Amino acid sequence: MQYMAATPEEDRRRAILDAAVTVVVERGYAAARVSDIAKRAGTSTGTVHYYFPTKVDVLDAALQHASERSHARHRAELAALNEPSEQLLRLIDLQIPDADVADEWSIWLEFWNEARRRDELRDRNHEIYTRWVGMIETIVRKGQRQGQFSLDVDPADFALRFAGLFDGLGLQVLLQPSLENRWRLRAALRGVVERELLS
Amino acid sequence: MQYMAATPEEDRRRAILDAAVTVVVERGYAAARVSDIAKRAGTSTGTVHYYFPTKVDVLDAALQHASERSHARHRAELAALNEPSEQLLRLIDLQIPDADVADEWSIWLEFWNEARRRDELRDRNHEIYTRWVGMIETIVRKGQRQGQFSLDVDPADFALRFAGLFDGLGLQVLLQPSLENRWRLRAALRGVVERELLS
DNA sequence: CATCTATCTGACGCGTCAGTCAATACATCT
DNA sequence: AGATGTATTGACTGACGCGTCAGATAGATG
Repeated sequence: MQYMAATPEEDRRRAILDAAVTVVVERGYAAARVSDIAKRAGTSTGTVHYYFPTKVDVLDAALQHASERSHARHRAELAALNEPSEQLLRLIDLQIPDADVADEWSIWLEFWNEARRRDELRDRNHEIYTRWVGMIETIVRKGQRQGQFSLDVDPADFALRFAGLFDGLGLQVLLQPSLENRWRLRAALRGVVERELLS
Repeated sequence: MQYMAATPEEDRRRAILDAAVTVVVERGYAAARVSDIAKRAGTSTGTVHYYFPTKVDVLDAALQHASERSHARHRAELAALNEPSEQLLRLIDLQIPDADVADEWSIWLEFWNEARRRDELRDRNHEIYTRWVGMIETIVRKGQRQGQFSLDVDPADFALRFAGLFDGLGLQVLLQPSLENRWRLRAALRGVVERELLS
């Protein structure tokens, strides 16, 4: 079923990238094998190399693929809400590591780890992070214009701290995904919103 | 020079672990080679295997080694200060990713990434994180007892958020270690302390 | 039908690396 | 001196995995 086949070529590409994402989540970026990816995509190693010259090309494209998917999801979800405060609170629930979202966090972690040693990935990470922080900042600005949020906070500063807190605590939730930890993450983020924006 | 040799055996062990930490920082946990470690330690692969049965044993011991070193440094630095507020502010400057400390952050990142797939490391991480958060919590408690910190905040809650914010922003500073980013990290952490504790 | 092109396959070559082991050196005890 | 135990070495082996390539399949074109 899945997608209704754009071109067969595009489909194969996407299937390989989806498979690569899964493999990275399961085995990790460094331990991912081309044969694992091929098997998951229901094809052969030769085909993987037909679409991507080297393993690094597949994996980097997969990271990119995952980050686009994640961002698209955020945009779609936020577009369905009007109130900035609702958007911010929704963003929290949308990104708490749990089931599918935990896989996404795993990808981020692999990404960061790999980026530490590779300039291009560091640049990619910077773009993605800036976009993520910018999304939060935009919501805060809108809330302030609408008089819903306090004018005492600097939107850029708040967004940075909000994102940082999310990453730091989210990381620990990823590693210890207990109900209590997820609840604490949620409470901490909602607390910041209430204390600083909904004064 | 370095250490004045406890036993020669202990020295070799330590040399191998120090070398392993360096290699993990440079090449990453997954790409670390036994021969790299041996070369860095000025010995042979045979000797590395003489002290540690497998590569995983060396690497795990190295992570442990690095975390103990880090904790010891924190304790030593804090013991030299009396005021809880000074201790907290010192902790910030002590742990901003920069030079040696950036290496330490790299180790954490590798640790987290590896821990995602291995129970024992996840448990180790939990212990280390709990100890780190506990250290902050203790400082806050002391500050409250001495009437220096506000009584409005829950120490455990504050400590968790402080640590989370530190990790999340620190991670981005590790990847983009500009002066400005370091300054923002510092400002964000000091801001939280001032706003919530030194009301 | 013959030819051309795009897609796909899996066996193989070649490099890499963890862990083994026989040989060696050195110290300590008898 | 000989014997015993500890530390060290680096060549070697066996496994593994990326990327290549010769060949298969099938659809399109003339």
